[in-house]
Amino acid sequence: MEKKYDFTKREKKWGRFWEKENVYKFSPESKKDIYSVDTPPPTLSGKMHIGHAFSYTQQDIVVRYKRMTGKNVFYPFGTDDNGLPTEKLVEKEKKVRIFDMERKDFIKLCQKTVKELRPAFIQDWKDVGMSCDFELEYSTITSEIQKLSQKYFLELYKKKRAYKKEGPAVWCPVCQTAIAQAEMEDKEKEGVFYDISFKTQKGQITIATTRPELLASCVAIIVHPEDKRYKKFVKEKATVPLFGHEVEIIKDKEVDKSKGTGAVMCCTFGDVTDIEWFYAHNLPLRVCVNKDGKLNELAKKYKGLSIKEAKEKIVADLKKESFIKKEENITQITNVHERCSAPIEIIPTNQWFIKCLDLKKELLKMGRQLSWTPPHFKTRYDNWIKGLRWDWCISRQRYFGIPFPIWYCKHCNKEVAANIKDLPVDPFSSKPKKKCCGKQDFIPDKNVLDTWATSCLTPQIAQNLVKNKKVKEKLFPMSLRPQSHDIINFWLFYTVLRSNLHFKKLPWEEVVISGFTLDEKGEKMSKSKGNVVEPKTVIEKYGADALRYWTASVGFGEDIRWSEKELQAAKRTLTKVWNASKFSISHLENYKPKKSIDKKKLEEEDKWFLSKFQKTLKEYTSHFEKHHYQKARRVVDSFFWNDFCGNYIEMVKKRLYNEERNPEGARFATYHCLLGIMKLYAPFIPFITEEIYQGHFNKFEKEKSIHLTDLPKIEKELSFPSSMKNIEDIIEIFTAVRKFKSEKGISMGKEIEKLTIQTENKSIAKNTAVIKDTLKVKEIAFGRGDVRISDKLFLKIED
RNA sequence: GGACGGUUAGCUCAGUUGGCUAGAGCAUCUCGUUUACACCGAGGAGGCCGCAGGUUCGAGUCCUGCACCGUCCACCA
Repeated sequence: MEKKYDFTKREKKWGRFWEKENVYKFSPESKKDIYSVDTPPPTLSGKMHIGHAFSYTQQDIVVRYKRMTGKNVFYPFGTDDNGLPTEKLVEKEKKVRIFDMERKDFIKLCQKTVKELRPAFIQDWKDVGMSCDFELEYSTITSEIQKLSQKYFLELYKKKRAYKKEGPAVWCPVCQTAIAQAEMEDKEKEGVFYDISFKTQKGQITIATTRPELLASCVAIIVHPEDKRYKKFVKEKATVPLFGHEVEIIKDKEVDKSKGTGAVMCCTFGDVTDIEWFYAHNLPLRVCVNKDGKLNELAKKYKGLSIKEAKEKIVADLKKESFIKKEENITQITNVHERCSAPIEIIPTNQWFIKCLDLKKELLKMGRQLSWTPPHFKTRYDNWIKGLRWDWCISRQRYFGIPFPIWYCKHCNKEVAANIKDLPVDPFSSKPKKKCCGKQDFIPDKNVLDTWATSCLTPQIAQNLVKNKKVKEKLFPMSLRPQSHDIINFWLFYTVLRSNLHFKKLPWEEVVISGFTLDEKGEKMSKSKGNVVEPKTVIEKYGADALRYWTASVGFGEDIRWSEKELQAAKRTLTKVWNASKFSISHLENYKPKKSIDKKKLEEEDKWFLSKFQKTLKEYTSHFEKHHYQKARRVVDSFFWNDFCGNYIEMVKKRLYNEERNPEGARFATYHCLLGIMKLYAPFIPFITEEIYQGHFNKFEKEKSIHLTDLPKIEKELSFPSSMKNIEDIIEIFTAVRKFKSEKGISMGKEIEKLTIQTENKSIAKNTAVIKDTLKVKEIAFGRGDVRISDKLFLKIED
């Protein structure tokens, strides 16, 4: 074994080895229990983010553990590369703008870009040591998946679960598409709160608004029913300044009397409450904002202006005519689109929805049946469902996505759906087989499906990667869904919803939720803040194993803080693993491992060490079974560093060098436990453990990779409780003597003339050899000690 | 406004069903190098366990209230 471990070279080597040897390949013919993982398909972007490295490593650790407990692991890998996020990526990468291009050209460019970027992007996942079967691979824009997604859409369409409706929808004027409730985000903005007076028969009424540009859309003024100031105005008509149309003054208890002037104008549509009032009071529709965010003819002379320009002009004109009574600068919170940060508008459009509000009870029940790690994230799921107000809007007015397999008859406007056997279908380039109104004149549905409407089908997509029917059936429901908490409201919720609608089943047995990566200051890492650390840089500097080791220091659901120091510590552990293995193996070269050993050949320290390993194994397993991998890692750390390196090696060194006192027993315990430690570490640091396994152990073990071996089994015959106690008492003596040396400034290597031990534990007298070896003591005696170590132990040390 | 999580050594965090004289790693200080490892070893110093009450023989751990930090949801006229 080389003196220094060159992680860059070795990690590349083993990465290639795993791929070439198909180490992580799913075997449909295997008789083992299947453990199936609904791997999150990352949204295709230039490169992997550190948050990805963090959360994917955590799930990979769990999966690797499962593999080593004898499960037949089904762990596919896909990328999500259609829809808005991909369009945004292409616009940025290729420096184009979607609305400047023809639909088909833009789609072509998207396809080309995806093809270019995808391999390098996936490589990042391989480099971090993911143990997916990369041959079980999918991309959410392929025709196969289009077919699958369209098929499930049609299923809902036929059940009338998917429906098209004209109505106010949340709209992003920059992306020019409808978006779903979950895609909105809060953002603080500076704004101005204007008091604007309206004329009525009974005098002036003053409303407060931050959006004077929507005056043209004003359809009512609303006051609180118990507001004395405005009682006399109720049911009166008010004239809208600048635009002159009349609106009614009505009452509604949703109005906050203390806000602004206590009177509010209702526009179609300024915000979400306007929608409620619009329906509740049966108000007329007056839409003055177009889909591109510009005002229309209803805005009269302001037509064609953007919202921002219109606001300036309208405010100026209102001031000129003294309609503005007061203005106040405020910081307000506005809803913006999470993908582009543009303030959203509410515009009535024709959109496709999936009806889900009637399923709240069932969905809550499914949440209860699912096993959550950590458990408290279930509450977030519950809260989201309880707070749902709209059906899921699944249509987007974009180009690069999965089209709706729907046409409309040019003559009667009737919807015509594609046949399932003809899928996938692009309604732009094909036509329905049947006729309508005696002709085949159709126009395509121009919408594409929301990306989530496809990505929430990952269990079905994954299942479809396997051809064997029997095996396929075993893959659903899946065992595990790993994901981060920020998309509980999207991906997790939608997957449960679809699974309910199509199969009436939970999609998985359990879900594990990972947290975020924070920078040194504890702030969330994000591209916009510019505080991101790139996994590639970390891997180059410290190696993937170190990165993984670090990510395993916190558990599921917990955020992790970036710290260079922690990475250095991780690397130190890896060096220690390397050095300890190298040393141990150098003494095992001529040793042929045995399954069992004659107990007479075991010294007390061997028995202690083997017992301690049994204990470690037990704790490790129990932590992992609860998905507490971070605790499992700590258990191994402690066993490896303290018991193995700190004590055991020191105790048996002399035996190994000089072939005395049952060297056979020391070799047995060393081989057994070192291989054991490597296995226990393997899920965390797969590269270096593989290197060490291949450097020695594979000569005797039958599996071609450590990752295909089973974890050691608990063996009662290797547990010796009395030896545990005896060596622990002896270690107490070690500590005391080391302290004595340290205080006197004596080097640890210097010999001690005589050590007198006063103890109640009579077994220690039988094990003086190990004390002599470890502490370099010439003579050991039993009698009165003059230094009190504890109630039961006194020592006399003569140097 | 509602919900969830957090608050323990200078920093990052462990602390199972109440038994703690509160631990680990990093940082710091002292001492020690040549048959694994200075990317090392040994040892020391360092804590009103967020605050205030309560239950108990006994509270870091259980209960109540509060404060601060983080996250999600709602409000956002």
